[in-house]
Amino acid sequence: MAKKNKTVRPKARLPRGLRDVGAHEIRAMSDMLDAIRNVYDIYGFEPLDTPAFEYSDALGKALPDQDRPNAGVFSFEEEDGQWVSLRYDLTAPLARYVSENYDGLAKPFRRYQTGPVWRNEKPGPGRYRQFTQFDADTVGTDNVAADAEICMLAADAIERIGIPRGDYVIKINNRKVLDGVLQTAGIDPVAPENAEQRMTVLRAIDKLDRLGREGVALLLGAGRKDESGDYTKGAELAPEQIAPLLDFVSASDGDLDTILTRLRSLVGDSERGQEGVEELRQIGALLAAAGFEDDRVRIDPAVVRGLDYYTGPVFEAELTFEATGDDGRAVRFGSVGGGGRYDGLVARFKGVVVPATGFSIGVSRLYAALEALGKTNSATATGPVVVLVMDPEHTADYQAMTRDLRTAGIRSEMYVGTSGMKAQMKYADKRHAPCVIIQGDDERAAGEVTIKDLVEGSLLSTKIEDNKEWRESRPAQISVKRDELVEAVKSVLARHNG
RNA sequence: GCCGCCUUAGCUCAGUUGGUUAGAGCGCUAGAUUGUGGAUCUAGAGGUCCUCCGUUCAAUCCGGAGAGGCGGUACCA
Repeated sequence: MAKKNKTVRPKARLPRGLRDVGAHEIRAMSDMLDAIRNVYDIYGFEPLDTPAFEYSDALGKALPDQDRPNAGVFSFEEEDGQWVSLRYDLTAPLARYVSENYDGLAKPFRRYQTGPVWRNEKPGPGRYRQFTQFDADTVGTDNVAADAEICMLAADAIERIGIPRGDYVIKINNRKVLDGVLQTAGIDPVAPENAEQRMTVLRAIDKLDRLGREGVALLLGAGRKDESGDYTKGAELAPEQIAPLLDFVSASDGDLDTILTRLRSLVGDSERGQEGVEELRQIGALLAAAGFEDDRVRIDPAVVRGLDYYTGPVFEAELTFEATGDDGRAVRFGSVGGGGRYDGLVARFKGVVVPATGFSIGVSRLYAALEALGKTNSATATGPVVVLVMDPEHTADYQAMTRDLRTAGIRSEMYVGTSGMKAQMKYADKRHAPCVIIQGDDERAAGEVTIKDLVEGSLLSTKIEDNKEWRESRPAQISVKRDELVEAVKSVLARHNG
């Protein structure tokens, strides 16, 4: 059988890991971003925006994997042979900006920034290749007061968008403390030859909440095989080295002083470790003095963050409530943001150490959480008032009605299609129009317009089964003089917006 | 990257032991109803059965490769 000669049409589809965003989400997201922006503004941070892509080397040096510069990042070559990359976070562009404008900036420089970032990775549940972050950073001071403030800011921002206190927690740890524990275990954390092992240890600890103590122990030792048969190489630590690390990550019980005392003994005489504990103590004291107790911020040694550029305190914002997903299963949202101190990031441009600390909110995931909580506003889902075109000859009249409504600040539109009245009614219904405006020959002759309340009409329809009755009763309609249109529509709208 | 499952209409899915015309429900368009969104009845439109290669007289179905989706795992700046 000869195949029919069909025209090859392009398939309407989006590349994987990308998605379109509809009206409802745009409105809700916009409200959310406004709320966060408001908090950051109140804290004295200044807005900044940078382009979507930068020269690859300006972003790329932060890449842990130098062998494959294209892995994880979207890059393309310009005509002059230089490579540019889409930004994968907002921190690397900030480092570039600060370095480029260093002399003109008031230091410490505090800025906030939001926008999409792109990652060329395999998408997963709730993970996309384009998503939005909202960052706040303080650049140019090593004062732990800056770190403490970042934590307050993160907590306030999350509460402002509608996550109640108790449903989230900002967890704080310090890389230096972990390094101290490593040091007492006989591993020099700053020696370059141990860098890989140190990161493996960090990643293992990062998985504590998912794999438990046993799983982490395996990853710290020889390695671990998961259910799907995939094998993860471990950090090859000896059992006597693993034990103190497990004690360390499990040291989150008790109040601040208890935890600090425990950490102090775990880091032993490691100078770096003691320094880290002292930083945590100061941050904890500042937070407590500002009224941020452990219902909002807490020290948790299991928080490490995957990044290797963090040099001191690290933070993670976690949602602690469970929601029920579409499939009825409980969904934990987990981490919705994170950050920490990165004293080395600007140095790679400037050659001088410019200490910095910051926090990044993953607004896309936060939005999903809000949606699950039912906290996104759906009130704005009401559509416009629709002016029906009963007779195309009088389009100008309908346009005039629409203009009058718009002038009065009422969201409205004249039907701009070419279908008949029934289709226009269906259209208005689908748009969730609160009411439609009808002016046919009868109304025009009387100098009137008919206003049909669709919300009320829909309620009445459930009581009517006979179609003839439904059509003839013309429920929820009123007729008013043409010049009373705006006032009458206002009163209809007022009924439903109560 | 690795492992598993999946891909048939806009959506959810049947089905063909390989054979001429691939179905249902919902949705969509329209008519019954000269000007009324719901309900009811009727009709209509809509398909490269994911793609390519192979086996075959013949492939949506069998074999191989690839793409895409879902889930896990790894990575996550």
